[in-house]
Amino acid sequence: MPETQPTRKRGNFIRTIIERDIAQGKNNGQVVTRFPPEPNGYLHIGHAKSICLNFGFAADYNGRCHLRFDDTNPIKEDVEFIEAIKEDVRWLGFDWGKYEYHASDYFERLYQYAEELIMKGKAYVCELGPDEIREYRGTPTQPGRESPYRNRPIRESLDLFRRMRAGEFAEGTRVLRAKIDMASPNLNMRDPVVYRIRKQPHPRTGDKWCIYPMYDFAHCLSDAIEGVTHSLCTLEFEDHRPLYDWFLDQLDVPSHPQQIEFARLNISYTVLSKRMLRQLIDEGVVTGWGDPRMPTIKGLRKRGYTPESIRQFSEDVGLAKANSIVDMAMLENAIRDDLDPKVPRLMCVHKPLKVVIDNYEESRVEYMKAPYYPNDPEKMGYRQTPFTREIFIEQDDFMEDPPKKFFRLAPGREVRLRFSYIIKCVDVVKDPRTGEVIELHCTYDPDSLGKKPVGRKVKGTIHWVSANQGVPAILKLYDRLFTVPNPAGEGGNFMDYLNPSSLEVVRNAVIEPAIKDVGKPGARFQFERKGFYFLDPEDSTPDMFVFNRIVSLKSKWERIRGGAGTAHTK
RNA sequence: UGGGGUGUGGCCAAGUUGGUAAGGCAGCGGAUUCUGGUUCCGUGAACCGGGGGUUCGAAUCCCUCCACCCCAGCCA
Repeated sequence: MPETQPTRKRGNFIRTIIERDIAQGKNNGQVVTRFPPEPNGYLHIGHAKSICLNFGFAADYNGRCHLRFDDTNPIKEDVEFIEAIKEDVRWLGFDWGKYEYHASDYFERLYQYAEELIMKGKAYVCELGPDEIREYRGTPTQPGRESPYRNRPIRESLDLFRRMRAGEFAEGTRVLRAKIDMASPNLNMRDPVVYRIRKQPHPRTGDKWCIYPMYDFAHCLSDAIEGVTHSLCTLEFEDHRPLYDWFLDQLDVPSHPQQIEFARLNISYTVLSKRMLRQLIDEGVVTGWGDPRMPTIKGLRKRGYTPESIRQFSEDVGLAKANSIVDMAMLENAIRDDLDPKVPRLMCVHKPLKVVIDNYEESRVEYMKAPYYPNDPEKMGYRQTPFTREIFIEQDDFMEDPPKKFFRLAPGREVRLRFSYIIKCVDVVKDPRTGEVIELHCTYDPDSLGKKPVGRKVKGTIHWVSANQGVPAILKLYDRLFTVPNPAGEGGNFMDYLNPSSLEVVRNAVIEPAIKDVGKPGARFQFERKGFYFLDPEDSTPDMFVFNRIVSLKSKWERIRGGAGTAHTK
């Protein structure tokens, strides 16, 4: 899958380890990774990074990457998520081929391993209740106490474990525990639970099982069974590595993968924890996992982000073990960078202000030849955009009393109309009651088409759309979800920092008529001087175009006038 | 106060055997531009967490201190 690989690659500690392993002939020089989601929710961009990493390393070193669902806890998981996850991984551009696995496929084998552990005297059935187990576990500074069942005969544990499987006991009355060290400074080693009773049907195995393995047991063994060589996970599992290795050391396993931990991704002005994302949904802040403001893969896709941009972003942010918060600007840069050279331009007036060109004949129409991609006109060809006596310009492009560096339209001033004439504002019509500017009268310079004006310089160029030939559209202007860089670490509730204007719906936008030719559902455009937009294939209807703003263009002007707190300001 | 980690310019992050600090993003200049976009040049005072030490020489080795993150689910 060479086309899915970002162009820029750099060194990182995991790449170093992998290359060293290959050089030393470890694992016969093979590289096998895996992406192991738990099907209990939707994937977000943090998972995307992990996906890119795992599939990326596999591709780089001619190995393979497995997609394995870590479905060991039936009370939290649902098949609904399995399809969604597969769709997201596929959309990102990765193909796991035949290597799709489910931890639940290994249940029988895992069970056998558990019996092996018991028979080796390395595990026992414990009859302490949940509260007692916690109490016996001790604290970080105090060692735990051994369970009274810890030294029961192997035969007894084996018998009990088999009866657990047979369903003879109620939930919470018994668990299988590894016999390690109740005094270990690493709490994970204080006789961790290996199997628990859950009288709950499993999405994939139905009611075949009523005992389910814990993550620590299932994960390392699944990796070993599959021949994974490098098992990448996030930092919080660092403490679990001794346990990961312990299980594999005790049992007769086909391989012993190496667990390597890296810091999870964080991005400013958003949150990336399942719990918080769920809360945003539950409290109605967003419409669901696929809301275009969500940092989920589904949300980014709906917003209009491309898989390429997300892959490049993953590469750009790098890989390390230091906790960090990546600037949202980096994500925005990735999508602009990707879209800029490959998306056609169009003019779209978001908030129309009517302009009457007094000296332009009423019935006259001129078709202005405009390249879809001005940086290289022949690349995407041209469209003809109609110019008429009445046009719309952006309300923001006119100021009655402009500040210093404003070089757009103002009373008595001139501007260039993109791909058209230079006009001069000669009159301002206001609503007598509100004082609001509702119409402008201008004159055009007939000698300014396609040439520089004579005897003066016109600094500004603004976009416009014919008033009677423009096509109506609805624009959804999305912005970051939070107003502070680190809503989750600000102290207090992250919900206190919601951006009240993370979505602005513009209902009377007008686009030049060429949109009828090129406006295929799912297409992306740059609306000149505004930003990149995605023609939403789900929200659009046969008689109404609905666009999502993917990201705005960078704007020096926004900075000059002191940032209005939108996408490009901080 | 136990264990496991991490600290390189505003934000990420290279730096693998010690030789005297890549790159990206953001910012700031300027050039080009019928998008205040793009592109192109240029630019930033980095005590490499602090303090000791070893060495001709340390971000890289040793000691020590500090800060921050993770761990007491029959979650993953």
